[in-house]
Amino acid sequence: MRRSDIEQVRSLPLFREMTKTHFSTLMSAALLQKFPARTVLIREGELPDFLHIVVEGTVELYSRWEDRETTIDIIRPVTTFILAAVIQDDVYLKSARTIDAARILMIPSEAIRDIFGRDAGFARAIVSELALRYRGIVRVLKDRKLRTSVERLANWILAMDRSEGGGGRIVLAHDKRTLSSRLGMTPENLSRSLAILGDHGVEGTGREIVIVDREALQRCAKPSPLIDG
Amino acid sequence: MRRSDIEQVRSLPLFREMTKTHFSTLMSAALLQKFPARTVLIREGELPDFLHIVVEGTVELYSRWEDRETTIDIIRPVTTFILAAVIQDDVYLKSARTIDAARILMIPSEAIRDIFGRDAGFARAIVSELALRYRGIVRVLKDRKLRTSVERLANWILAMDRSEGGGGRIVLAHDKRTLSSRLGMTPENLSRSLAILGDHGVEGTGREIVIVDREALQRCAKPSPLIDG
DNA sequence: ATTATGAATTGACAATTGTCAAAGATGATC
DNA sequence: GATCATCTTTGACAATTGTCAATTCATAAT
Repeated sequence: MRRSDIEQVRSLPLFREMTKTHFSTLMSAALLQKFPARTVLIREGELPDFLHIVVEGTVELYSRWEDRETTIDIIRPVTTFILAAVIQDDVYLKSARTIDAARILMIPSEAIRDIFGRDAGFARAIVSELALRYRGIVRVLKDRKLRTSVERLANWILAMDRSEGGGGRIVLAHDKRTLSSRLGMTPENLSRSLAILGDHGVEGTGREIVIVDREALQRCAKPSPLIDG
Repeated sequence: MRRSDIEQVRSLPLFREMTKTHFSTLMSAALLQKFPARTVLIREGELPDFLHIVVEGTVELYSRWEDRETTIDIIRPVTTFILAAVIQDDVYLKSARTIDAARILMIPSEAIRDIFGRDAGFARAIVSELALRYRGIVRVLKDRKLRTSVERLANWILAMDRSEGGGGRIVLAHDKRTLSSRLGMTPENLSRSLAILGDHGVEGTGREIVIVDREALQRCAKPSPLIDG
């Protein structure tokens, strides 16, 4: 594991507040693994062995029911995932798979739960993280229940642009199919929604989406800090 | 405040593990208030002053965007709500209002955050609670993204019945309108969905729903522990 | 450059869900 | 028990979203 990776993990809110010693304990118990694209890392319904952290690459969290499948989230470095299952020591509610080749840091659940009991800073950080995640999902649920698919896409573009620095140009890190599933629509309808946004200041070619008229897009998206952060 | 109320609050997972002293401190800082039906307790976007606990009555958590409104959750005694906002000391993402007359215990956010830093048992309990809530909302999101409205209703009936003891008879504690919003559909479609479930072992009159053929309903609902708990 | 593979788009259509208006049922009040 | 207000149901219709099939496009391998 590279020193810079360790530093990045250490700088995560989740690990920033804990003692050096405890952090080292976690890191020495951890495994860093490379996985090829499209590899299933976690299967919903199984019990958690590790807390996972995407160090490099992209990971999709998804779920199935009967013959349907939906993307819950798409995770980029450096981020932890499935913390709640580890804390609760209960089955995963989501599956996870790599989208492209990825390096994943895996910290044994037991070690997490152990240090959690002994490091107050870490405990606080876990609380913050869980609260933040909880609120994140509330936002997603509101987005889904209160907006049409075109509105969801419009707001996603604005949010994505903002998180990329607001340059007005987004490059997808993955399939449009995956994006459509994350946004809760079919690939066909994503296509059509993008076409509709052509009348509202959005241009797209391939994996690139450009905001050519932000005002117009905002009029259409009507973003809200209580949904879009 | 009645002694039995205090005992009920104390017996909540959130407060069970803390020291007697800290619990007393919280309780003496707390207010117990009665509210009439349809009273707004919390407005999304405002900063949290109190952790709320429904001691009696029913509370609806809901959210608005533009001219639309949706029910996020319906809360019965004895349950806390909006914990995540209190912990994060950040704006509410949901509003709350009473459905019928309710007694609400309100503990100052500051007191919660203070004791959280000094009582390890309480801190652990908060983590558990947050993780549990997080997972709860993941389930709701999966339900919404993976199922049609009839399927959501069918599974809601099964889940509700189970939480009421499995007697096969449910009495709604509120409007059908509120239920429809919680399930993510219009009142009209709830009516039609219930009518459809007539062919799948469900009978309803007024606020009463009876499962007359559980097998049939289960065939239609296809409940999953990873969504319905 | 050519082909082959999978992704994305488009069109036609179907299913689901929402809207509006009216009628019917329910429950509280006098 | 009659009346009023509200909730629920029903029907007709519209909008949204999904499905299937065909075509186009992009990309990577030969």
